[in-house]
Amino acid sequence: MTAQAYETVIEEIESMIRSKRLKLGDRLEGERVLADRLGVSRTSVREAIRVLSTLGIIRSAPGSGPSAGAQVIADPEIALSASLRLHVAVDSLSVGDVIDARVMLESWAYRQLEQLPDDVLAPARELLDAMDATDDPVEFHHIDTQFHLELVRLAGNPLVNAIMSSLRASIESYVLDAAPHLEDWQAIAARLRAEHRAIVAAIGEGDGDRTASLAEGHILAFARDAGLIAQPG
Amino acid sequence: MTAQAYETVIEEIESMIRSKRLKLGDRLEGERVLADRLGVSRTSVREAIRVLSTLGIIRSAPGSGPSAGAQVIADPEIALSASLRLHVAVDSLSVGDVIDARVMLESWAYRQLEQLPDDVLAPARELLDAMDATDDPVEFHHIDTQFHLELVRLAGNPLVNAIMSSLRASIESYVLDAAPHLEDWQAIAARLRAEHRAIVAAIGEGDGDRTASLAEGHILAFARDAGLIAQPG
DNA sequence: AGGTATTGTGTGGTCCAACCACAGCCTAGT
DNA sequence: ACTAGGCTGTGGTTGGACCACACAATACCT
Repeated sequence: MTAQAYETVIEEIESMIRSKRLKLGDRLEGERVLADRLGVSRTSVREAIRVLSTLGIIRSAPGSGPSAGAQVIADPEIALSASLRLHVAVDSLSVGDVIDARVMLESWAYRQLEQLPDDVLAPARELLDAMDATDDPVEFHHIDTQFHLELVRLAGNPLVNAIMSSLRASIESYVLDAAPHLEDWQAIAARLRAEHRAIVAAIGEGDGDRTASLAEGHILAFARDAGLIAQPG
Repeated sequence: MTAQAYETVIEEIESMIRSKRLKLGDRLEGERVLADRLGVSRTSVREAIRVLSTLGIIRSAPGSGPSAGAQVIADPEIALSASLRLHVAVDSLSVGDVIDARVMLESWAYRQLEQLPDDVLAPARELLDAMDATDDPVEFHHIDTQFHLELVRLAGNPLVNAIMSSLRASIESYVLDAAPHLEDWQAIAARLRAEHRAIVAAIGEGDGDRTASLAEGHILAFARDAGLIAQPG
């Protein structure tokens, strides 16, 4: 079984990255040059670049000048989001699995926190105020997402951030579909706002365990309200 | 900004999946037919299929008969593994980040376990015996990987399984590179074997917290020995 | 009639040669 | 000195050709 042509191109590029001949921000050779050098067609080179592009490793743009060409980037979320979204769509992963994983990530993140400088919570508090200021469920949800991402970011693990972001993105459409069917949005929004403030307060007190516990209840309760997971019992 | 041709193909296929016109195991139309139907070139269709293939959604094979053609599959690991591996290579993610995430996953998985039927630990115990039977660090590591995956699998969350598997795969080359440089492999292997058995025993007792704690120490200690993360203090 | 080569057919895999759209650069003309 | 136009090289797209493959149907020989 000979490797497929586009695979040899990927291997070459990956090899250049591992050996540091290619670093973040560098530009690749042109597609035609690379094809010629590796003895494959431009089509195969393009397939390889397309793959690396969906993996968040390369970004390519037409035109000329500094912004053009294929460039090495580093966006781990691209592949994670796309993959999770599609696998939820084919029912290979369930929304419940994703929510459980999200609870795991957030609980972990909050337990990592300790003695933070006070001002690091300022962005989160601004998002709290923004959530107070809106009555639109969709806008509320978007700010809610930013809020949770902001808190997880405090743990400082970029991989966890990327996974967290991808998890939310993969089930966003399900959450938004469920929103209009909620019984009493005003009441639910009020509860979510209160829970958010309690979580921020717990972080401010440096109580990681309590924060994690609050977050778990907060996430699971809304998921039940939205019909995304079964009622307990 | 019009969507690129291959993106419209992906959207069409994703739409077919969401509307259940395409389910797991189904075969796609031929590339030529799909290209004609969507009014794009076969090249663009192929790029789309290649992307979905790296996302673990589609598998395609040449030839004829039941095994040929493009088929909807569900392998979440493909994209996760490839993406993580490359992002570690470009230093957009560090080995330490990956190890921390792995500790998070395993700790969570073990805390989920409760009152298991006794025989579910049989496969894990067999892997323990297999690890006893080898002196080769590389083979040991492979069985070690299977062992940890087997334990995490008991938690029953396929998404967590996929992430766990991908995390290990993404740093495997670093672990294997470090193996020959270990001071005293025999002593380390003996300690790993003992720790493994302690973990299995703790699971058998239904003590999730203790299992998680043992696993965390086990993982971090070896990572330090292998020079993958800094010494404490 | 049974088994065995052979051909046929449709699949994905690869390649080529052209052309398009784009964006910066450079030059000619004012 | 400035502006408008063309130049050049980038990725994006297309059509058509051919290959390797794997199965299915057929023809063939025994």
